[in-house]
Amino acid sequence: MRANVAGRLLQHYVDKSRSLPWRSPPGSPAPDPYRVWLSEVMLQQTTVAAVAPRFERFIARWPTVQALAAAPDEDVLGEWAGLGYYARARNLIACGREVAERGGFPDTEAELRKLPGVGDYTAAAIAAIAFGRRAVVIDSNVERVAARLQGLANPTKSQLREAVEAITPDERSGDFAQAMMDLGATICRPRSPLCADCPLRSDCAAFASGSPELFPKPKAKRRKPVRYGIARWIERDGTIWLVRRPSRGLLGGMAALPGPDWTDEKPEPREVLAQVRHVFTHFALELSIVRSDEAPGDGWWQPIRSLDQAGLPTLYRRAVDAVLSSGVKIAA
DNA sequence: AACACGTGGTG
DNA sequence: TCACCAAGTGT
Repeated sequence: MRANVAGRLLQHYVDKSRSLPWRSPPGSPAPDPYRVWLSEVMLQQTTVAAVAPRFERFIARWPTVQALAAAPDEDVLGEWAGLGYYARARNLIACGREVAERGGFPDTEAELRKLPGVGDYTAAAIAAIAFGRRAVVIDSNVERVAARLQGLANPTKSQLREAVEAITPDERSGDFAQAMMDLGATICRPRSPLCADCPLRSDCAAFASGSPELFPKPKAKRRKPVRYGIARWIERDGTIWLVRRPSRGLLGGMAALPGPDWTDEKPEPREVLAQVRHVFTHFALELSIVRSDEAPGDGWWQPIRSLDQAGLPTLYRRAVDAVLSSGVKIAA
């Protein structure tokens, strides 16, 4: 019985609730839209464990969207450093200012969807969780759960949408969405699903097939090429020269060590202070850090002792760590 | 419709 | 070591 699926799922979620640490339990009054928006954006392609402490820092520093909107770009980007997918932080800044300007968050999915950095998933999640609207919330967990319930190995977006729509309740669709995502994260996992613990297994075609992990079929992966880069260590009086990367593209807007564009060809061997290998989404980078006294352009002298406050993304934080722990003499 | 876009945890 | 993958969005 389809009508029962949502009820059983919600009951399971209430009993074994694993909701986000900062979110009130299922059935509570609707949470602050600002907090829902901020955490949902942070959670895009990012684990709960990684988000939790960063979310708390953001909220402590900027308790309202008005406070966030008033913050300088570099403060927000610096607070985001290490979280990855930095376009999210750039969109967060733009979105926060737009929302503060208009006096608050819109309360419908269609209006939320127009905000920068708010796509189909996030708009539906905010509408359902923060505003109690019925919305069909679809993330990769929900897709997997739906594909398995229906036994679809190669589902289309519209098949998935229809499947989720059919079981989304009119009331508490926000709790329902969180229950679906929670189920996907803890029981209906991509690999080795724990069907024995699943409240929906009696309705599940994939379980009935005996090989639930084959639904949906995993996508083919592409090889990662290696690229090469040089970063300059320009040191003076216990400081090093940092720059801000161009505001678009990879690590856009983030603080960085200066250096030329990265290349596909391995550079000629030279004396390096340190080397780091860093894996991005679609390529791996081998970055060599070389000492330099080149006359700097735009940038600033960052005290070596306070490098951790520079808001460096992980690539450059690792590069700096590699130099500082290399034993090379640094006048810090 | 593909592809760009980060990072850390896990097996 | 390494592949997989995470409460996706923008172009």
